[in-house]
Amino acid sequence: MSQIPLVRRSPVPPDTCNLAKAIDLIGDRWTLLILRAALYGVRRFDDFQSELGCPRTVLSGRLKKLVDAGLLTKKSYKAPGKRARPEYVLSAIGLSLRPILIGLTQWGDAWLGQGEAPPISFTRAGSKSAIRAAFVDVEGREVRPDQIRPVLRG
Amino acid sequence: MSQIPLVRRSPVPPDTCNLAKAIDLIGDRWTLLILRAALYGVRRFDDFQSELGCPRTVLSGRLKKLVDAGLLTKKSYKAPGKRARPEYVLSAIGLSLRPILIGLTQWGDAWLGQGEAPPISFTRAGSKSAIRAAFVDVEGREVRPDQIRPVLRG
DNA sequence: CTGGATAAGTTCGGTTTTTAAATCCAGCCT
DNA sequence: AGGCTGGATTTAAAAACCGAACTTATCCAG
Repeated sequence: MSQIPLVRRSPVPPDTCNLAKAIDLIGDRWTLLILRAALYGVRRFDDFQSELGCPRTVLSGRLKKLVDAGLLTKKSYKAPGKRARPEYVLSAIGLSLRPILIGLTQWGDAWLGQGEAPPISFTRAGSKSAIRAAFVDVEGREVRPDQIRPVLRG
Repeated sequence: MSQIPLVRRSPVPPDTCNLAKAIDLIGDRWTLLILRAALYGVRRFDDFQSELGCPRTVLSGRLKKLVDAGLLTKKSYKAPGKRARPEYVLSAIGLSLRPILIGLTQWGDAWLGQGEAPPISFTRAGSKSAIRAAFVDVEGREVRPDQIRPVLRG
């Protein structure tokens, strides 16, 4: 139960913090659900739409925003006998959100799952035991939460 | 450039997925910023308000939601010579979001920081080298992103 | 060549949320 | 008592959201 000491203000004001920028960009319901679907392999407008059940107008705007920000790349696919259509593929930037969304999935499994077995879990390739989100040092060794220290200014 | 294979639907529909539940709960701009501040040690209504600059009515509603969900605990503090007031302290559930928010901070540093040095970073206590969010197996050893495999049904 | 099917968006109203500002409220202080 | 202060609620305007219908462009069948 390591308490965080009381402060009146966070050490980094929200407008210079990159977390705040990230929240601005992807911190809304639909955008996160779009990224979730994209990480599972969804790429097409109508597939996103029927997966999310959101208004097409909202989807259209969000996809545009994600493409502008470079998380998604708009390419073109052509099913044989069909006309070419755009598809939205994750870029390296978007792909690098995967650990975060998996971490959030596991957080949800742990606290929001009402005791049910999680519908999806994650393992290392070729292994059966589950992996989890955590911190590691430069050598890839785990750092426990109470060992973490923030350092200001670079 | 490991491509994710195309699918028309994600393997776990959003309404049974705990990620979707998590997004429902904390996936909006203000809630995430509240949690950010709370993780830095902010606890009081007016401190949250002046930190975020959000409408008090929204803050009030969001705090209530987070308390109901068990991420925050409403306690009471009393400065000497002042009346008792509530403070909003992170519970174990809320605290366990820390890796995710730090991960998102670092994602923002990497992609949204425009080449500037990050204003805040994190180290292991007593060390100077940075830590980062990652995945570990049961033994606490890092699992690289391309080694991660989803497994359905528990 | 014409008509139908299909996927990707856009347009258009009406409804719900946000926002910002003013107001209320309770308790400790002098 | 009366002011002060930290929270919370009310209100009206602005913004975002929603669903359904509509547009556009291409391919295919007849």
